[in-house]
Amino acid sequence: MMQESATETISNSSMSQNGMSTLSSSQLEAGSRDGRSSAGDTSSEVSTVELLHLQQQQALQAARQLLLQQPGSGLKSPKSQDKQRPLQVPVSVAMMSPQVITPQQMQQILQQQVLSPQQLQALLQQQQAVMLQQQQQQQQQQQLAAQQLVFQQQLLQMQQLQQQQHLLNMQRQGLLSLPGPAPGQAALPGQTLPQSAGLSPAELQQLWKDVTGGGAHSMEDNGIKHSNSDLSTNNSSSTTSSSNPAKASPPISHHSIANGQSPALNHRRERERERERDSLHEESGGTHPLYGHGVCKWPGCENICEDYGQFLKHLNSEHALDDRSTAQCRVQMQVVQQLEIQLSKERERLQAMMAHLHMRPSEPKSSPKPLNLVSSVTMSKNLPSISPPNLPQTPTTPTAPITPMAAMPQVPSVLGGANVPSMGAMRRRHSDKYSMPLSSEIAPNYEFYKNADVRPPFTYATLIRQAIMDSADMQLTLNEIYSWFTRTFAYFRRNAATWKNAVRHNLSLHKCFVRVENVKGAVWTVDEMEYQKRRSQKITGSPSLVKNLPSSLGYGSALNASLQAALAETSLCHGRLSGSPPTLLHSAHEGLNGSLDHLDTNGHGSPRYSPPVHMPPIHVKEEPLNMDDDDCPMSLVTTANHSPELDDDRELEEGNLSEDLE
DNA sequence: GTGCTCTTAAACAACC
DNA sequence: AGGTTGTTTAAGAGCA
Repeated sequence: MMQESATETISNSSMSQNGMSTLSSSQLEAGSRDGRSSAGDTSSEVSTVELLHLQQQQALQAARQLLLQQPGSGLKSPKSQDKQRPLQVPVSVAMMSPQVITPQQMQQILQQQVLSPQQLQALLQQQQAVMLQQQQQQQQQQQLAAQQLVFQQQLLQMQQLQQQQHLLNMQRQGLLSLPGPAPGQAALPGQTLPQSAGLSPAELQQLWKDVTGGGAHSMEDNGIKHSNSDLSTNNSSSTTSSSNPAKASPPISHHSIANGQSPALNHRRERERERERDSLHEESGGTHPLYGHGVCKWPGCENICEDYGQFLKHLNSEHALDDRSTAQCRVQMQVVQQLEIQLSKERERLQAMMAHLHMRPSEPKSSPKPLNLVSSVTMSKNLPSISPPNLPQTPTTPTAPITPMAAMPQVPSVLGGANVPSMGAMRRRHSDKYSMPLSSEIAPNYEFYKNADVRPPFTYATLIRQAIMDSADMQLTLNEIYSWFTRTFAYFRRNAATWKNAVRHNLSLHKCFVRVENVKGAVWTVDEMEYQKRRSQKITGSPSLVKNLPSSLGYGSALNASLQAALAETSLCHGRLSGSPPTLLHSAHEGLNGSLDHLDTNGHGSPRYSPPVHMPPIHVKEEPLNMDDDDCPMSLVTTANHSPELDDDRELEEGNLSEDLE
């Protein structure tokens, strides 16, 4: 009989500890790999074809629209532009995001550069195609798995880049009085994109080189410099006029793009910067974002400039405000835009992943994120993979039975291993080993432990002591201890026979727990001296810990590390933690104080821990007295409302609620 | 390999 | 009688 159970325990334990963890981690990796590869393959191929069709259709529509609105009228006159502009801007362009050059600006630029209507149409079609592409991409992305996001974004980025490149080429060709491409052709560049979904920096650079390539000469040769100068003047004047929001068409929004300022402005500011730099003996060119390591960092340029002055000359001569620079800025803008989109999406994905790993995706509540992931080690039989019959009623996971350890046994690297005080086998002696006060340890994770069916990384003794310490009068009946367990930890709402037996066993076993006859009956108290003695024995038994704990301040150092870990975790985690960094700090600080109190007073001081005041206010609801019944898990409402802060409340309002519970 | 700690399981007794 | 409380023993696992 015992043998059987023992072996079962072993097998389950090893299963949960090793097998599951390795399995899950490998699965995670494999899954991510698979997802990536499949995403890169399928999404790029499918979306490209669809996009091409869409782009062509939309481009045709835009062309018709334009032709209808202004049949064959030249756009060379700026005045007529202004009049026509609202009409010339189809929805497609108007849909462009604010980060993109406004249609008016675009048109003005292009028209000043003597673009033909066909070219303008092509340009608009390009823009429209880009927008549709974005929309299409976004829709697809929503449907695809999250792991495809990166590749789609990269694909989109590449497509846009190439479209811009194509657009530039068209522009250049248009300057060479070549007709604009047929609308259908506008989308063609995208066809070649899926091949290069990688978009490495080198590729980007190459793209830039392509964009900035041979067209420069032709442009200059075709007298674009005139328009440059015009644009420059316009631009500088528009700098002042840009303050006027009513002005519909500042020549271009270059001032706000990339590092982009108008050359005139650039020049002026750079001179100022140069003066500052000279005075500060700074390394030449160290501060200009476009100049570094003696090289012009204009995208695709890499012109070697020996000093800053040369760089300025180069900047003003080669990267003046011409159509090329404009287009480059536009491309850069879109690159940035896409990167921002991608960043936001990746961030969302990260948060979703974090949320999933912490609380499981089925967690509907926006309860504060847990800090710690706890993996059960020895609680073999209680592993939630064996879903108990009453589990669906547990408040933790209404939809999905809780399988935290099975699903995600160890995710330390994801969340920053430093913060994980409770991983795997660490669970057992964590709190004792590091003398981390339980309150400060649990406090940030109250919601987590309360709702997640995760075994807390504390020994029974530690938990019992904490339960007693949390009580108003530092003493609890056995039933009250039970209640504290079930109240504080979702994990202990199941398999009551097992852990209750363990609680009783620990109460009897450890000398630090003293049974006191009371009017109410027998209550349990903590002999803090014994507790510390026992703990110090354990600490002295560990050389590393002794080394780290030369004095009672060692507790502080240990706590400090833990605090740092917690803070690091907080910074790693989303901002939805119950304890924001300050509160977490506060909590840990309190824990530190509490720990030191313990040491200084040797248990005779005020061993009660400070309540975690940082917890979100949760209304306490009365709990059934027999809540510790095996078949009576806490109801969802009860548990959701019933927070461990009850103990805090008890401190604030002495015993007004605790007695209701027990 | 050993000792320690912790967990789990179980038997048993006393009490309500 | 049945459940709770409390004690004790035993065995396995993890860790140093």
